[in-house]
Formats: sequence, C-alpha cells, structure tokens
Amino acid sequence: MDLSMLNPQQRLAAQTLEGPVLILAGAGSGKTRALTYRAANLIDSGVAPWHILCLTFTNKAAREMKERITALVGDQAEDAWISTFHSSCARILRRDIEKLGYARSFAIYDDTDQMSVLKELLKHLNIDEKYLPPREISARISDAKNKLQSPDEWFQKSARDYRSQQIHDVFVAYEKRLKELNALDFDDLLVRTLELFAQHPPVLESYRERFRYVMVDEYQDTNYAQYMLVRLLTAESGNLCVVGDDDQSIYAWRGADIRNILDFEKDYPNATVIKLEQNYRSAANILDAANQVIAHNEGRKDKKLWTEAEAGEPISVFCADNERGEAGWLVSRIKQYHSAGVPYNQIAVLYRTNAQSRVIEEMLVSAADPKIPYRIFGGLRFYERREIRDIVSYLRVLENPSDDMALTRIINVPKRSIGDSTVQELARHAREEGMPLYSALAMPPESLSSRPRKCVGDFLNLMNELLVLKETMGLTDFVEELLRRTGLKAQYEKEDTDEATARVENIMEFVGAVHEFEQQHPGASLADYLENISLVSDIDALSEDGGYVSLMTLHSAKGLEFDTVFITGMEEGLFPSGRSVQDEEKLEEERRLCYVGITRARRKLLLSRAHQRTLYNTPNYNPASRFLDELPKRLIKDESAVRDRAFRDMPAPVRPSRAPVSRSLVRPGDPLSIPGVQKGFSASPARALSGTAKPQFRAGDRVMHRKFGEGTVVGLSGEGMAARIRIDFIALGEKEFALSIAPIIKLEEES
DNA sequence: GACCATTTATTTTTT
DNA sequence: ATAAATGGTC
Repeated sequence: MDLSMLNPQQRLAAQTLEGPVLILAGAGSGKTRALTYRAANLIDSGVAPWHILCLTFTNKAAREMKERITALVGDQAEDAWISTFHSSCARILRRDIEKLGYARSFAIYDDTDQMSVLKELLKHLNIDEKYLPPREISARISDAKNKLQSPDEWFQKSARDYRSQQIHDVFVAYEKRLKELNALDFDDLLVRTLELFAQHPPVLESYRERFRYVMVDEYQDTNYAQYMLVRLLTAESGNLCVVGDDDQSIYAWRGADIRNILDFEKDYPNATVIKLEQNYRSAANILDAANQVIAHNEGRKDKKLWTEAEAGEPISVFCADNERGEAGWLVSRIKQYHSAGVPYNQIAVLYRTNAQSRVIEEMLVSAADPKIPYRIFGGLRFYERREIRDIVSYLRVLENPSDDMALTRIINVPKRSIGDSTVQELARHAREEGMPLYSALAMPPESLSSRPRKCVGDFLNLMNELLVLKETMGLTDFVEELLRRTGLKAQYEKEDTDEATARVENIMEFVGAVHEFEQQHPGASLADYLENISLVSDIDALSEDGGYVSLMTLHSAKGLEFDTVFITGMEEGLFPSGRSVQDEEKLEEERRLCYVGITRARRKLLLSRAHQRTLYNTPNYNPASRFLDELPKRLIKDESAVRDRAFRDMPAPVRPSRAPVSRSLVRPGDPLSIPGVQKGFSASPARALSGTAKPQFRAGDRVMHRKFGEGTVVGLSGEGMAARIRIDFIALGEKEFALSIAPIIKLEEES
C-alpha cells in the first residue's frame, strides 16, 4: 500500500491495524483520508473486505468513504459494510428480527409517526396533552432508549412522582403499540439489534466472526446504545478503530455521550492513541479564530491544531438593522464573491435554526442579475409534505399491513366516503379482536351499515389489486400505476390552484426519485426503497458539482467544507440559543457548534448579526453573540456602518425612527412617516430630515427608486453633501448616487 | 360526511 | 406569521 500521501500521524493511523485505536482528529486534519487508507491497507494486508465494518452517522459520509476506498482497492470494497449505524442495524434486523417476534417487513417510524402514536395513546389513556405533551414523552422515551433503559429502569431513575409514573405508563403502552404496528422507531433500530444480540448469542457470534475489524467515524457523537453495539461486536477481536474530535461533539441533546471518546483509553487500556493536529483545510486566520473560540471551553482533550497555510483574508463581521438587512448584505456579498470567481457550490450559508432560512431564501429569490441558485437542506423535508406522505403511506401499508398509522392516514385519501366514524368503528372492532386495522377491513363488525361497508369493500379491493401489481411490476411503474388507480394525482390535477400545481409537481418529483433509486439499485424492492427514504436525509444528496449555494443549519454542516462560509444570526439568545445560556454544559456545546461552523471554511469566513430580529412574530433585540467577542479583534474586519459595529461592547445607537415597543416599525404620527405613499409600506423621504444629522440609510436597507425600482443599499460613503449611496437594484444591479439628490425612499414592511 | 371558519400551537439542533 | 387542528354548519 502506498502511504506516501499521508503525513506521519496519518500514516501511523493507516498502519496500526490491530487492537484498539483512538484517532483524535481535529477539524480538517484529513481524518477521512487516514480512515480510508487504513481500510485500504487492511484489505491490502490480506484482510477480506467482508471482515470490515465502517460505521458513520450520515449516508454521505458512508458513501464518500466507500468511494474513496474503492478508488484505492477497487471493487472488492463492495464487500465491506460501510454504512450508518441506523442502516447497518436495519440490515441486521431485516435478517433476524423474527427472533424477536416482529415481522421482517417492519416499518421504520420517524418522529411524526411517533407523535401520532403517542397522541393516539394519550387519548386512550385519558391523559391531557397539555399536561403531558407528546413532545416531552417522546424526548423521555428517546433518552431512555439511548441509555438502553426499560420503562421500569427509566422510572426508577426519574423523579418517581405521579407525572413520571404516567410517562412510564405511556412508555409501556408505546412499546406495546409499536410492536402491534410491526414498527420500530429510530432508537429501536439500535435497541432491538442489541436485544437480538443479547438474546441470541449465536447471532452475535456470527457478526463478531464476520466483523473482525470495526471502524467508527465521528465517535464523539455516539450514544450509549451505539457505544454498546460497537463494544459488543469488538469484544473478541479487540480490533476497534474510532475517529473523533471532542471539540466537535454537538449532539449531546440527542443522547450522544462525550465520555465515550474522553474515556476511550480507560475502556480500552492498551489503545494506541494518534493525534491528527495539522489542519489542511482552512486559512490560518480562520483556524486561529476557531482555536481562540474553542479555547473558552473547559475539560477538553489536549490538542492544538496548526497549519502551514497563509493567514488569508480577515474574518468579516457585519451587523445589520434587521434580518432582512442581514440577508440583503449576504446576497450582495455572494454576488461579489461569485463574480470574483468563487463558484456557487463553494459558498455555504449556515444558521442556528431552520426558521432563519426563510428570510434568506426570500432575499435570494428576489436577487437578480444574476440570479443566485441555492438549495436549502433540512427544514421542511421533502418527504414530510402531505402529498408525499400520502403516497408513502400507501406504500407502507402494502408492505406492512400492520401499519395502522399509515392505513388510517390514507383510508379516505382521496375522499372515498369512509368517514371518521366508520374508521373509529373499524378501529374499535380491530382492537377488540386484537387484529390490525387492515384485517378489520375484510372482517368489518356486524354493526357497520351497508353504505360504509360497500365503500370499505371497494377500498379493500383496490388495495388487493395493488398488492398483486406490487409483486409483478417494476418499482417506478408500480408507483405510477398506484397514483393512477388511487386517483392521488388526479385529485390535485383537477384542482386549479397554485398549491395543487405544486403538489402535482412534488408527486412527479417523487416518481422521479423512485426512478432514480431504481436505476441506482437494480432489482430493488419496495421494502428497500421505503428503508431508503426513512434513513436517508437530504443532506446526503449534497453534490460537489451542483452549481448552487447551500443553506443549512450548523448541525447539518458537520463534516462538510466550503471555500466561503457565512454564519448568520450571531446573537445572544439565538446562537448561543436562549435555552443554553443558563447551563454551562449546553453553552459549551453551542461553542463547539460555533467551532464546527468556523472550521467549515477554507478561505473566507463571514459572520453576521442583526440588531433587531423578528422571530415567531415577535421582535427581538439581541446583543451580539459572546462568540463574536471571543474572536481575536486582530483577525476581524468589521464591515458594518460605523455606528453599527458588530460588537456588543459598543452600545447600539439610539434610533429615533425605531420604537422597540411598537409592533409597526414606523408609527403613525412619527415624523418620518408619510402615510399612504405605497400600500403595505411606510416610506420616509431621503432628504428632508428635520435637524438631526443622523443618516437614515444603512447597508441592507430596502429602498425604492423613482426610476429604477426596488433595491437594497449595499454601501454608503462620504459625509454631508458629498455622501453617496450605493444600491443594488433588483432589476438593474448596482448603481451609485449622491445621497442628497437621489429620488429614493426607504421601504419598511408593516407587520 | 364534507366543507368552511375559527382557534390553537409552534418555535433548536436530527439519524 | 403560519399551519395544523378543531368545531360548527350544510
């Protein structure tokens, strides 16, 4: 194996094949390279590929690793298992889950499904949703499962009060119900696999024999169940190689236990520890900034990232008036970088919460000359859309007839006169007879009157026809036939609204996705496809060659890198989130998240915030994020207007035109407002400012020009009569005017 | 049983 | 502000 492409530490990692190995890999230190070479080296040294198991958190990481190993050793890499924890477990369970009393066609429930199950149970248990929100219960259940606790064990460790007792009862009912539905939630994939191993030692033994070499990526994000899984599998061979970075642990809220990586050397006393500390990704300024920020955390593993790279550009910091101004600035800078030669796919916009993407998207959409192609990852996921969930529910019922949740969803979609009362009656009957709802369709209760009985019969016939077709047709053809026979598509086609058109488009996109899946996985079954859509997220579809700007949360950005990275919403209460500021541990996790964000950037990093941000329809005035203060000033270029400095130690100026209490930004009677200039907007004239010398335009402001139309202020220069303003017009691009004569008015939307 | 109007909850991050 | 859920009416 030619390891000359590796630095000494990476080479050591690739050459240490036996025993436990801990690779502490700082951001951008080439850990994927080290891992792939190690896998290739294993194969090269005579280890059969099918003895190798690589576990990752995202499909993208798995795919990338598979591709890179294939590039080194060729197609034999196909025989290694390189996949996510969840997919690997699903694969193991598809084989042997019958030993646990489930059918192999089990469904995988996402949290929407989970929530419906919980709501249903609460209703039956007569518990008020306001007293015990399903959200909270699901969080508790997930916590318990991540720690491999049974409902009883969970209760023993809880407050053991009445409320916990009720949660316990729901938990028990939930487990029972899921089994009836022949469904597993995400956490179950791990839990049941471990259960299978615990109850059926020969199964565990066979996997131990098979996976003689196990590697785990992003080890800092493993929870207790994942830790146990890995531990069980490697207990005999001892060949476990984990890679991680305690500074990038950002999933504690989801059960990840940072101790897994911190205590690795205690768990595996003879472990070889290798540190990758040279960063190959970022310019020195960026790395410097990242190091400074993360240095504020305590209890870290000792490590110091260094680089041979040049200092590079300063880190830009910008403070806008509000989130629209922030997005406007963002858009103008994206245009600027793009025209300077940075391809769109090398630009990422990161934010703390998905909700922040909306305004950014609006501004990107309104940008013209050139238009900016973009893609939003996460957020409203494609498969969450109603019309898509409907199709998927049909498919799920056809695959797993026990799936009452899916069946209830589609039994009357499109409308076929099977109303709520009929469904309730069927469900009650099914419950009494202890059978799935689907069986109740064929054996309806005596009490059901003739008309609904007929409708149910028709529906059952339809489903039975589809069941036959499913076995005989190709996947894509089958889905198209299903859409035809059920009338799912026709339902929207006959409706002439924008919404319906969008739904039809989504349905067609879905068919396209099925087709693509079928191409990539010839001979794939419906079950394979359903598993794919349950376990694959849209971030997995991020491609290197797509010509678009990527918008995503900081969490989704983990493991990715871009030339130019924007981190928006650098405000206290947002990032770090308001829920973390009380708690030192949570705060440190936010800081690690910030570290992750900063280290995504190769060449240029830009941070922005807004004085005023409207979140959930309430205006907020957040001070600058403490993480901004933690950056060394020498690395920073503040691009804000002088009075808008991004740091909180410089107080925000008093704004006569802004009334923090007022919901409308410009009140009636405000000296600056001219009522009725344009419907839906308040306007203030450019000049005619009474006495006060306060300039009223700031970069990011939206303005209307008498001749050129709407635009965004991108810059101001000069003072007094010599003041000039630079505006990026939606229709015409950038133009500059003397402020004193420009026929422009400021636009402010009224809420 | 279907449809419309009103009310209500949602707001961190996700495999 | 928005979308989903609920409730009342035809």
